[in-house]
Amino acid sequence: MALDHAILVSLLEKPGSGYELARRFERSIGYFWTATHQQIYRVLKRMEGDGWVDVRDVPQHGRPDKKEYSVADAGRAALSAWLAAPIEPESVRHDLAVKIRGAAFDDPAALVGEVERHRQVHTDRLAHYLAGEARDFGEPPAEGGPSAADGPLDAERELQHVVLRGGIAYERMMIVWLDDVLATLGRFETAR
Amino acid sequence: MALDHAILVSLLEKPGSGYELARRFERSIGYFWTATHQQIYRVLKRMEGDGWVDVRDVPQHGRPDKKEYSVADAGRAALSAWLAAPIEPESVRHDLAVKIRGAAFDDPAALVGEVERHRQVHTDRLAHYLAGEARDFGEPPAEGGPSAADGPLDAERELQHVVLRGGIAYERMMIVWLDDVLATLGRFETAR
DNA sequence: GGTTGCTATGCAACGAGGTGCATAGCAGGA
DNA sequence: TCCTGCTATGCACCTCGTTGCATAGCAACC
Repeated sequence: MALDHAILVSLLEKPGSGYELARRFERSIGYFWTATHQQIYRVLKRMEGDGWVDVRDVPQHGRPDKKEYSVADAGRAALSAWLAAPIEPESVRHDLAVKIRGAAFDDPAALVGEVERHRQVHTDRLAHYLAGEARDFGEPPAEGGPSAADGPLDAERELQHVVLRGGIAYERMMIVWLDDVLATLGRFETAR
Repeated sequence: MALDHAILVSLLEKPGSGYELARRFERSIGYFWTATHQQIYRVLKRMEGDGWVDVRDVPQHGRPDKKEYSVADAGRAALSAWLAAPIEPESVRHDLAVKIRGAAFDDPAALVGEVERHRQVHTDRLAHYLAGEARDFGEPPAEGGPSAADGPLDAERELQHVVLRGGIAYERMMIVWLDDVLATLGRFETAR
C-alpha cells in the first residue's frame, strides 16, 4: 500500500494539513496517485499513532484551526525501507479498453462521443502539464549545456521534473492512440 | 464497477468457466484489467443470481467438472447500458512515480536497479504484444489498401486490434520514459 | 437577510479487492 | 512412494477506497 508513502513524500516536499494534502492530491500528485480526503485523514491518524508523523496545531484567523503534519524520523525510515523494497509493476484498470472491446457486441459508432470526451480530457491535462513545466522548470540554461557552474543538482526538482515528463509522454501517447481508436470506429460508421 | 462488464465482454468473445476466465485475465485481458479468481467467481455467482449469465455444467474426464458461463439477454442489456453511460477517465496509481519523487529524500542512485527491473518488464510485455499482434493480426492485405474485397469488417477483431495497439503504444512510451528516468538518476550518481 | 461556497476535520457504512486456506482428483517426476 | 503441480471451485477474513453525511465558522453574493 503506497498511499502512506505518497503522503510521506508529499509531506517531505512540504508539511501541511490533511486538507492541504487533499488539495495537492487533486492537483499535481493526483495525476499519478488519487486519494480522497477521507483516506488521507484516516492514514494521517494511523501514521500519527505509529509515530511516523508529527502534528502541530496551527490556529488561524477567520477559519478553523488546522493540524500541520510533518514527517518524523520513524516515517523517514519507513519510507527508506519501502524505497529499497521492490514493487510489482502496477496493476492496470482501463475502463475505456473494456468499452472498446465491448462495443463489438453493441454499436461501435455509439462510442465515438465517449472517446472524443476522453480525448478532450487528455488534451486538457497535457496543456496543464506543459503550462506547469514551463512555469516550474522553464527554459534550460543553454550556453554550453549543463555544467558545474549551474550549481549543485537539485534532486527534488530534477526528479519532480522527470515524473512530470512521464505524465506529458503519457498524455501525448493517449491522444495519438485515441485518434487511432476514432479512426477505427469511423471505419465502422461508414461501413454501414 | 467495470469488472462485471469486463467479464461480460470476455464471455461474449467466448463462453467459459470461472477458471478459464481467470486465466484469460492473467494473459491478454489482464494487461488492461486485472482480477483474481476469487473476484471472478464471486461476480459470476452474483451475475448468475441476477440472470445476467447462464450456466451449463460440463462434465470432464480426468479433471473436475466445470461450469461454463455464457451471457444471457439481461447481461447483454446491462452491458449496452454501461456502454452508453459516460465513465470518468480512470484514476491512476503509479507506485514508481511516488518512488522516484521519494528518492529525492533518500539515495536516488539506489533506485537504478528497481527502474531497470521495471524497464525489463515493459520490454518483455512489448515483445509479448508484438508477437501476439503478428500471430493474430498478421500483415495488412497491402495491394491497394483496404477495399470491399477484403470482406466485411470484423468489428470484434478490429477493436481487439486497436486495444492491442494501445498496449503497444503504452509499453513503448514507458520504455522511453524509463530511459529518461535512468539518465536523470545517472546524473546524480556521477554528481557525487 | 438568506443562500451559497470555502476551509477544516471527521464518523458510519458499504462495496471492491486481495490473501490465505480448503477440497479433490489426476498427471508426472524424483 | 511421495511430492509437486495443474484443473476447478469456493469460504472467511481483512484491508482499501468511496459515498453520504455532519459540524462549524467565516466570506461573498444576491
